[in-house]
Amino acid sequence: MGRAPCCDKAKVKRGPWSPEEDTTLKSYVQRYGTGGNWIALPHKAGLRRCGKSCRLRWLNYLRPDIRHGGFTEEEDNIILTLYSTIGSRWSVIASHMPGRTDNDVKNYWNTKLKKKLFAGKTSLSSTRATTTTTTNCHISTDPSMHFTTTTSSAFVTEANTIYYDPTDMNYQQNFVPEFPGPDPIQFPLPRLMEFGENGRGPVHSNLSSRVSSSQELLSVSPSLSLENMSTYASWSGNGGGEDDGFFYGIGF
DNA sequence: AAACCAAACAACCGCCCGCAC
DNA sequence: TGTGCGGGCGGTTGTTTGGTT
Repeated sequence: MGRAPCCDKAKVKRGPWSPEEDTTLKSYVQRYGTGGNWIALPHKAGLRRCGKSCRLRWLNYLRPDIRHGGFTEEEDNIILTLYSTIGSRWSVIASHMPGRTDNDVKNYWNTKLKKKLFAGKTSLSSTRATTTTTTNCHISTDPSMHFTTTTSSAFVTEANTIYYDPTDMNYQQNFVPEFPGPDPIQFPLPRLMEFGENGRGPVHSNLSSRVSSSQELLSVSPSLSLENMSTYASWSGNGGGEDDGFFYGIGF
């Protein structure tokens, strides 16, 4: 079935935004706000653009507090840490970095950070998706398992199982996992899809800039540092192994 | 100087979800 | 309760830019 498109593609302008359009949109939003209706906004503002396009342009480029480029090492670490815990939820990751947009973070990851991560890799494990293997320690986002301690949302049970709230930055600050052993940290990519039969499946090397993150199987080490992330672990599972939440196994 | 290639960035596509009716 | 609409999001593609040959 599918749903009707949000706008008539034949009647709206597409492609790069002109400075005039930027000015129009920016001045309109700053003067009148979005009115909670992006679909109607371009018409009111006198723009021949799709409402979604206007929203994207404003959020990713025209907002006054936007920062572009120049990611700091601290931001690198934030991205890496969050990516390793919650996956490609760019909006969540971006929300932890003022002035950054999900699109920016996503692009930065796809073009730079990912390569940085893989640079110097010695044992990139890039295989077809497999189910998660048993480990001694689990990190779960399953809300039913959620606990909060006084210092962090992460905790360790008697069975060496860590549960945490991925949205809790205290976790990020207070729980700095250091795993002495070589056992892999494993976390399935959310909504990881089956692939490989269409000729566009994962390859073992030569990650091109167009390799989809959803197709890629990543190896990272438990220590979550940039240098060490590249050593162990892999995306695994099909996104539905444990439940809809993510399932992270960290070996002690 | 031109051609080619890869990286970086901007923008679009389509799906999902929440909400109003 | 069902349906449609709009917002939000992640994935993908198109375009531009810079470097190399």
